[in-house]
Amino acid sequence: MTTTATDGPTLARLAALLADDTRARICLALLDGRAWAAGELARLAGVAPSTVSDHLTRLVRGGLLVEQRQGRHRYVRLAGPSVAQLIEDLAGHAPARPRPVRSLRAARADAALAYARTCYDHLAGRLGVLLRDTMLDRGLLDGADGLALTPAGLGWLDGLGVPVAPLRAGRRPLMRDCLDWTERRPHLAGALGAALCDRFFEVGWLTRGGGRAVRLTPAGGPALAAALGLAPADLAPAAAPETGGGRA
Amino acid sequence: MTTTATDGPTLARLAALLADDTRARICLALLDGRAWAAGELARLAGVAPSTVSDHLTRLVRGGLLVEQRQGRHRYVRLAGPSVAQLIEDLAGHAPARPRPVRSLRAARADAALAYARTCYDHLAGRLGVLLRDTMLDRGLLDGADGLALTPAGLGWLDGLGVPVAPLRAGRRPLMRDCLDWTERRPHLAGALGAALCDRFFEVGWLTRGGGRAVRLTPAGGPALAAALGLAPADLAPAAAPETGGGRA
DNA sequence: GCGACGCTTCGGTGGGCACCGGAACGTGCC
DNA sequence: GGCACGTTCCGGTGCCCACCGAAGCGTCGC
Repeated sequence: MTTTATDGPTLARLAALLADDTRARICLALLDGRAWAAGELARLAGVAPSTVSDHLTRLVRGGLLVEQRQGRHRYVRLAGPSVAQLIEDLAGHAPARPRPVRSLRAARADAALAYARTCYDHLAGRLGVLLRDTMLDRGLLDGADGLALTPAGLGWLDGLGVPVAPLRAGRRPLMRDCLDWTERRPHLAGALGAALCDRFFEVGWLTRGGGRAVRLTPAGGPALAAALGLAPADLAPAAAPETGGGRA
Repeated sequence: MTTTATDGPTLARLAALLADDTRARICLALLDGRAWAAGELARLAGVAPSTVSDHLTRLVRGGLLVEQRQGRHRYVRLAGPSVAQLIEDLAGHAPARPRPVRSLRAARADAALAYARTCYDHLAGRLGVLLRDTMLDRGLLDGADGLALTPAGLGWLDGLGVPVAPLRAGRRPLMRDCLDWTERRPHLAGALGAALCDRFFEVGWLTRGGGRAVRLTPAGGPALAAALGLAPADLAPAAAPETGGGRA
């Protein structure tokens, strides 16, 4: 007979994978859900390629990452949504530190990230929280006893071109609250959260900024506002100075 | 490019708290939701009291534990349900490696733990998973779109002496799926999960075994089975796996 | 083919930290 | 008051591991 009770050393070994500055930086970068090459991660983390190579091997062996060799590149990504959730949960428990502003450029990047970003495969940041809140307000979701989809919500999703039936098929929960580590309030995760985010990109309402940051497109802002029954101004990035040309 | 809001070092420092064998053992022990004295934890972990004292200071300062001084004792417990959830989630991601059976005594303890235990403040193990499954089967819960309480469920809880209204008041979610690390399937957590567990102890259906383990009392077995509309045998601890379990 | 590039392997080095024992401090008990 | 006990502070020791540079290997581009 065998048992699977998790003992101290086992737990410690797993936690140790995230207990290093460089590995933590790598995992946070991978939260965008995309595959990164080893060299990119080395540059991002500011360490030698050989160091990153070692880290990636450990993270893959530990089950947090999966790799995909392609020619002379080694691409890695998070092993799945549950790993992303785990890292987000950890980040949510980290002490909320006062933010030292290092530069205007850094402040802009932080503001963009706080406004909207992907959290592995769904939408996070102020926009992500607003989406969940509004869906609750409009009666598309019912939050009285856990998250439940209302008939109105079903129709709303259908109108957006997001069929729900296939989402129920998989093992993944349809909806899940994911604690947003900038807002400290939940946004919508799970299969539906991912599908909605996908769809917004597909119809061109959202576009990727640098890294995990996400922006509403000129057409997407009013369209999303209309879909949610909000004024376009309600979706405005709060105090974000939108400089003219910056469409890089 | 700049680092994100929760940066690498911050995440790493938090993870490092759990990345030590002794601290991990301590946290797993505290998953029973009770307060432990420093000396007890030292004996449990097999290290000197001075070592544990150091660890506790770090865990408390890191926000994972809270302490309560009482005379010459220093009691610590997990800082809250979210910390318990975090540790359980981590344990759920640990590689499921079969552990060799060390002794008959250890095997018995493992079996008891796998059958029923507390997961911080709610019920876990085979019994916890069975409880959630049966509540779904009997239509007490609706799991189609997230976990939702049905009218039938409301009445059932009322009959058990578990009033739901007060549970809705708090900030804590009423229901939440918590991945069981022995069953690898969800059991019922959240305010309701805790209240049910409390009630089962209160009416004497459950009693604490050693540590986190929990046992059905002679009266509790039939009573719980009846409440769930099951045969008493369905709750038997040594449920023989029908197929597929059989890797010796 | 050749060179550039991305990645890996391998010693070596340095820093961080888990651990201990012993002394000191406070508390509870007699 | 005196003693036992639980805990804490402190210095010291040893281990683990993140990091690097250099060399080696496979891949891509010309």
